[in-house]
Amino acid sequence: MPKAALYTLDVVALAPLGGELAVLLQRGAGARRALPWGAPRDRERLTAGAHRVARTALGAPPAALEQVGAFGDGLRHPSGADLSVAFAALVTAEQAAAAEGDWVPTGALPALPERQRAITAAAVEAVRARADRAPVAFQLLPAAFTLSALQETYELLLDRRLHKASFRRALHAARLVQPIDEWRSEGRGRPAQLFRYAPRKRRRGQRGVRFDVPT
Amino acid sequence: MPKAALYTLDVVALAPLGGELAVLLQRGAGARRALPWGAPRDRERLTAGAHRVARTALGAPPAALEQVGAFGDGLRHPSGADLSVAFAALVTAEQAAAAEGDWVPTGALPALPERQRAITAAAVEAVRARADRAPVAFQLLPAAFTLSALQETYELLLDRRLHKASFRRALHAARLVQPIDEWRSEGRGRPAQLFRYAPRKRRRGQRGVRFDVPT
DNA sequence: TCAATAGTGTCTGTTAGACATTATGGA
DNA sequence: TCCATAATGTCTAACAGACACTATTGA
Repeated sequence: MPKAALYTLDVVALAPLGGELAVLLQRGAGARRALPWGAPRDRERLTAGAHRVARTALGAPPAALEQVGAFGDGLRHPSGADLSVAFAALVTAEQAAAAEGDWVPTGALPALPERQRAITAAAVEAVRARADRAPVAFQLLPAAFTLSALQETYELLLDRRLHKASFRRALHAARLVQPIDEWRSEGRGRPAQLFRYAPRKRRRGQRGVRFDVPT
Repeated sequence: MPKAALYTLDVVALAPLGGELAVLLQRGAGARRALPWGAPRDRERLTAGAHRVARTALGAPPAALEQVGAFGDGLRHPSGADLSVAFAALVTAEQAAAAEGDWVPTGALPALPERQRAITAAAVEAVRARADRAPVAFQLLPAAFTLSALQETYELLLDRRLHKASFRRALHAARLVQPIDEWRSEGRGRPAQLFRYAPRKRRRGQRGVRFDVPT
């Protein structure tokens, strides 16, 4: 008799699609949809297992993979295991097309197994919280991108509108991107220059404290 | 024969002591010191188990307990289990005295089991990262505190000096604290008014984007 | 009295956001 | 040509940090 799995590895794959963050869902048992998940293999390491599950679901390695945490607390999971370790996988819109399953906007999620609902919420929250301190936005974009696309990605992650001139000023000051000698025309209007992610100097001197405590 | 533990619950208890963040270490096997940890009980939930381990180590419930993540990846752990779920427990200096074990400054940690070293670093990092978006500082302080003590706590968490007048201005604007009708004299100098944590209105209108990406 | 800490008012340089303007392509 | 988008300069209000000053206690 095979040993029951100790825990599962659950992957919340996120991609910027249609101006929203979308999650990859697969068909689970019955008609119900579920996050991609799998059991760790014997002696397989945590991160390695998560990469494997993500790669299988996406058809290619994600641009980034970060652990969200362990989930259990009695919430139901399709596996029956009482522990799941959740990972957020970041995927570009281009890569998203290659995945098997449906990309569903985070704002319009269908019914999921209890634990996976909690996992999804936590993953989205974790990614959003890291947006301003890790290059999350760049991992949701192809190597070459316009500044408008970058700003839209930040707006999607931070869930608020940003001011164009201010955004570019701050971006310039942070020395995060470099222009490449290429332009892209999207329908009408002046073509936009393409940029690539190329962080240069550590930005010292964070000014002030921002108390941002939920009441 | 007892079933081997699936995973362990490891607790990184943090307290502000001597102007530094200190971690609670206990005597492990041999002379080696280790984080408090335990195995989950049968059918015990994740958070409940972590609370139990923390309470046992501290002699009282911590002011806050948050999950840091799951750790494994082949790093050694005293239990032999290949997975540990880590929690950060926040404790006031007063509560810290009641704990069994040594409080060691995070800057001067002794040799720990590999996995626990990774867990400790991640827990400290997680708590620091949340300092400006969750009331972490208040959970390291007693219910009534001086603004100087609050500022010192923030400085300890953010690991940088803050400007007194600016700190108080921002604190006032955030409406996080309320003065109570009590003063405390610490040695010489004018006695400081005591305050309590009493967040009132959601602080809307986060200005700007702060790109803070490690190069 | 001096020393030490609390608490606050004012000034100044920096920066975010508003607004306007130019640039450059497609329809 | 008109319209849409890119990109940037200028102005202003908000804010962080410096500094100075008063307040209030213990030594």
